[in-house]
Amino acid sequence: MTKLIDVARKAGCSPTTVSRVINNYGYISEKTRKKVFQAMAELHYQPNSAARSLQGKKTQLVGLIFPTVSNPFFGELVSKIENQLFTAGYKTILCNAEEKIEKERSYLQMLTANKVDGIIAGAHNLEIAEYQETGLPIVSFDRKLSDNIPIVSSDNYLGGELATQELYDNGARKIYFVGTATVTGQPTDRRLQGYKNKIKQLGLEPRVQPISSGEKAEIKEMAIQNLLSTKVVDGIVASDDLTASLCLTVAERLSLSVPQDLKIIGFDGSQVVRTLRPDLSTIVQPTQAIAQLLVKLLEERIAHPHEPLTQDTYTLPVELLRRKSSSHQ
Amino acid sequence: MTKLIDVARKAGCSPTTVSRVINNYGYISEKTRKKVFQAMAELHYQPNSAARSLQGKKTQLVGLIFPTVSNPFFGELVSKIENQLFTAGYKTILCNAEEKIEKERSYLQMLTANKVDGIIAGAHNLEIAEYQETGLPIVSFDRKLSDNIPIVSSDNYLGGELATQELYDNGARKIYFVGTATVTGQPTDRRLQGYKNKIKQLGLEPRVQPISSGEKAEIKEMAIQNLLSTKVVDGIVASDDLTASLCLTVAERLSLSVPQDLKIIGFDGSQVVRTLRPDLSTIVQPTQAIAQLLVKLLEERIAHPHEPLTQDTYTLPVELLRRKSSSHQ
DNA sequence: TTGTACGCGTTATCAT
DNA sequence: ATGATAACGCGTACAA
Repeated sequence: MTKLIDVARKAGCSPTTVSRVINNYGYISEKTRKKVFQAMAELHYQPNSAARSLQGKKTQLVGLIFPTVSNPFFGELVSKIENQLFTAGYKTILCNAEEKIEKERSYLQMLTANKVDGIIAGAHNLEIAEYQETGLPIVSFDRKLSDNIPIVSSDNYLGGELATQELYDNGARKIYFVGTATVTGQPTDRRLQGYKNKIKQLGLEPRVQPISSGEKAEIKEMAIQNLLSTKVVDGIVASDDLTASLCLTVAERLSLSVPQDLKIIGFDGSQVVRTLRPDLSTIVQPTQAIAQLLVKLLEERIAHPHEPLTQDTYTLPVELLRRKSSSHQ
Repeated sequence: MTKLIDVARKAGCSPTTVSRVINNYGYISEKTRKKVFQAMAELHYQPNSAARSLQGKKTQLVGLIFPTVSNPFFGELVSKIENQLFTAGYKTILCNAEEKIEKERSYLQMLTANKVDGIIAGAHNLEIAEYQETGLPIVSFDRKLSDNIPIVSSDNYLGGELATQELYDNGARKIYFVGTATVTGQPTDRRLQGYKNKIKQLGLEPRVQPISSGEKAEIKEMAIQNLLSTKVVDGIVASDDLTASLCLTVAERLSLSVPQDLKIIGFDGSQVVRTLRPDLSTIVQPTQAIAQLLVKLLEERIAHPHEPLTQDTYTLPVELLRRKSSSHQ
């Protein structure tokens, strides 16, 4: 591998000068600058990033901790974050934390050891303290990590309200909330809170069918089938599109007509789901805006790691996508 | 950040000894080994990976170059590869190459500069030469990169045949191939070849409706709508599930009954698609097996970079998933 | 079994 | 405007 000193020799100057050219530092004559660039090009010189970061330079590496990119929403979000990071000159280290605490912890250590410049975290299991201990710039998606870590999330509360209102407006009265219903105080719970609040406003009774997100599709389907065959249900606010899709599938199996007998609305609105389930109404999260904001905030934290946060919560607007599954008839 | 010498001081020995303990190298007495581990634990010591790799050590970093994880198939595959890599002690650098040559090239340079231990490539645009120039261990998914780079792929040819046969067996005779139909000689083209061969065997006429994969869903839909409303079609072998799903959507819009009037089969069979389109028949790629094999082969290349390949093409079996969209009635 | 000393490729400091 | 030199943290011949 060609190195700094090779370039220096070729350009007829010292390594220091070459370094100066590369880093745009100090005074260099136009003439030598040209010569150095010339030499670098001819030798296909690539700076050794290990050596650079050993000098305290940034690594241009950012760690992404998310549940899994096999989920279409996270796939889309991660893909957009990666794009933003690339534009900003960063490479992305991907961690699918799954639900495994050990994996998440192990990754956090790796990321610390690898001297990433920062972390974008969207997973949901580790203790807050472990994130703080890293001392790294962190921004979080949909998750309270610590007081000095900014959170970006969609307006989940409003989303829950919108979804419920939509079903109500189209005639549903026995409206269930189906899906992840944790009680951790995390932003995602706010979908459920929005649902509950709206239900109350409407003078209806809240009905929640919790389904743990980690389960296999078959297990989830059974729980839904049980719900739909034993209770009177004419509306379902699902905690996410995948759950909503399972509801659609089960409804069809039970010969329940959607939207006549049962109206369903999901949450997330990724492009893939819109393509694969074009009839599904849903609350759309603005993945592009989320990605942009996460990266922008992280860049700020990296530039000024010790400044106090000007704002610690960023709530982005969601949008109701009306489709057949929630329509009047 | 605590370093080797801090551990050494705490353990009352030299840095060398600590290094030996860490790398399991040379002879160390059990007693000092204990003391060193003790000290490391107390200080929360994390080796500086920049310094290590500067000594020619491995970085335990692997680059993944794929089109985009927002595609459910690649999302699932990348997720599984990342898991395999993690188990093997590697971190994953993710590159969504999209269709952008410049991005792919830029990443390749970054990966080289960052001294990743190897690359798993599943993208489809760069020149072969650029991959060879890196001098890195590489394995490829579904793509011929170079003579000394092993290729892993599903049995796309058989998949194309199976799909066609399935439609035929259930009564279709005007069977179109719809979707990506490149002519690059890459393994993915073999789906089309399998289709063509089977069509010929069956004494039917091949009919291909090419749809470039980069287009937006709306554009693709229009092409499909045009096809279905101007031609007589009773069977569609789609190049992938997303395209198949668009066909289903358009068919419904045109009041064509599936599978009565039109039978459709897709390709890929990711879990997400199975959940969202449970009626869609498809050819399932064995993502878990692909991920395992890719990582295993890469590990071998990393361990023995200069050994000639014992085998350069690995074809994994696909499976036909029969669902309603291709059934007899 | 353990320690000393040098080098990995780059950048920062101090000269010139 | 440019160069010499020390340092970053770790691994490894070589010495003890």
